Amino acid sequence: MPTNSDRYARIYAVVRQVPEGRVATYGQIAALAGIAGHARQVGYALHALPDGADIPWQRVINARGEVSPRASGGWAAGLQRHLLEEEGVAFDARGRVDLARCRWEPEERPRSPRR
DNA sequence: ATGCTGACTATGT
DNA sequence: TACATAGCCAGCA
Repeated sequence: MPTNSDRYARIYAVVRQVPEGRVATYGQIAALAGIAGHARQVGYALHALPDGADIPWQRVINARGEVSPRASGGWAAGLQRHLLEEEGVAFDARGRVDLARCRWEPEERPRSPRR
């Protein structure tokens, strides 16, 4: 049984798999981490991330395809968008990403022979 | 222990 | 498309 600490580890492990130039939603990360339906905990886990963590946290956005506004201090949101743009993720005039195009599509094949 | 908060999502209007 | 509600659950006072 996964403990609460393991959940964070799982979340981070999944986020680490998101390739450059791609984004994933909180719900997506949650599902892949084995805690489907607990998207909020994903956001919480990322919030607790220390500076310099080897995690591409900027690639995790909400289901609307937009960078989630922080409750306190918005500097991180601006940085997130900046980092994504440098990776090649395009934002439209409303500051949203085209999920249909930039969404990361993980290949779930835990043991299936590659192709 | 209880209650509130929050980097969310799905559904209804 | 945008706003309002409800459901969700870990962390913290």
